[in-house]
Amino acid sequence: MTVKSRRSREAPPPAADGDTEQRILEAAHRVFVRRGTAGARMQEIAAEAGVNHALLHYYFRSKAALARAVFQTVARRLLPPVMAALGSDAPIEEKVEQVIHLEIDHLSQHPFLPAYLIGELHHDPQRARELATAALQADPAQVRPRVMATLRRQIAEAVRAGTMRPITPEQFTVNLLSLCIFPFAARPMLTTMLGLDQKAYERFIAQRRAELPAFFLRALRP
Amino acid sequence: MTVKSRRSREAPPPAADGDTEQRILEAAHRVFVRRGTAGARMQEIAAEAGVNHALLHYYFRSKAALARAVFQTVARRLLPPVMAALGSDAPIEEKVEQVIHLEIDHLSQHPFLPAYLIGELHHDPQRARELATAALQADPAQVRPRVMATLRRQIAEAVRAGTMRPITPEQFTVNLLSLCIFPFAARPMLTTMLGLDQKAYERFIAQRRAELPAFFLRALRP
DNA sequence: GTCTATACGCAGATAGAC
DNA sequence: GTCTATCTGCGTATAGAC
Repeated sequence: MTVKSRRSREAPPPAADGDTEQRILEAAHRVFVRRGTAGARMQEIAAEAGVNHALLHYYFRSKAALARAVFQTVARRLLPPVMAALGSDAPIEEKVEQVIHLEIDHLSQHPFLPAYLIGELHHDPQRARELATAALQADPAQVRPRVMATLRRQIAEAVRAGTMRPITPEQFTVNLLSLCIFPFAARPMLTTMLGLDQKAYERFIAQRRAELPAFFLRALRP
Repeated sequence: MTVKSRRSREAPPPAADGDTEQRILEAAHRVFVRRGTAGARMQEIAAEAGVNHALLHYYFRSKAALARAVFQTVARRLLPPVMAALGSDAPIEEKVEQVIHLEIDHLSQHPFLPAYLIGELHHDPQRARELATAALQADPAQVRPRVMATLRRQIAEAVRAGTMRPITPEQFTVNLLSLCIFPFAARPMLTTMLGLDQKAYERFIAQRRAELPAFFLRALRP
């Protein structure tokens, strides 16, 4: 955290209705995700948090700092679990199902995070660096190589055993994440193109959760 | 087009260096795609077009109108070709390869469009309606059902022939588009997570273009 | 810590000369 | 058609009272 909360240096708050700083952060989360950093307004965040907008600057120095805090929170919640699941020592066939269910369940609860992340990363290259520190929070540049090495080894073993075609761990990972994340990131586009209403979209995702593991594993077969 | 250019009602332009309206539109395209509608500045567009920023309001009424024009252009360039390819009468195995190559080649030349589209659609629900009119420009609500019906029929035939597993045309389409588009939309995220520089990313995409058709077709096998 | 009031700059938009 | 000059409102940020 580059932006240190001032409250943490002071006496405990009047203990009204939940930590004010936390309320601001949660409201900021909702507004930034909804509008994007450029489209968000500090006033809207203040209103959503039920506090005066001057307080946003008291707890966080600026809009940019608040946006950074929100982005980091989102990145930290989204990436490490996937990296952990991808890098686990479970058999690769099981891992595929685990990752798919983990991702789809997680994104079903936070359906707007992928589009928010993609938009932020696209419009502000600086965010990529912040993403790296969030994703690799354990030890900065060792998580990723370890995960890739594990996948590479598991794939090589399966290939030797004749149960899988050769594929690089990078293509493997991107294929898996594409199939899980894109339907959420591009939801408005897909529902328009396919003519799905909300209920139909939810059924579509449920069906996907059930079918995707077998679909993906078939694609890996020799 | 809701916003009619004023130039079209007047005498031909002084014929300087390419139609001014066109120069503005192209500059706007670059800036809106780069910054997003909310983050874009009319001044930056004017500078990029090499014209006075008052001219933007002369040719297009407002920033919102200009943003709409750009979005429509992008949507029209991106969606109809895919829908056409998906709905063609080519055998479905060939069609898979055609769509993949069409998409990856197209997106290689316009790598930032998916992230732009996803961001716009996410932050402004109104865009979904404009997308519909762009995607289904031929005859408003008949393209999509025809495409889906064609796919459904072809899949059913292949299933009867024993060369394919059952899959809904919706899941089929989303799987295909996910694998093609997501690597471009989430490029900054993926390059960070996988540790790819620009050259490595380009090799990654080239490899993908070659391997994806077989990968996808294997997933469809019984 | 939280409020009110206000400063300040910026961006969208228009008026009007050329 | 294209420019300069200007208006206006909004959004971030701060000052200062409580």
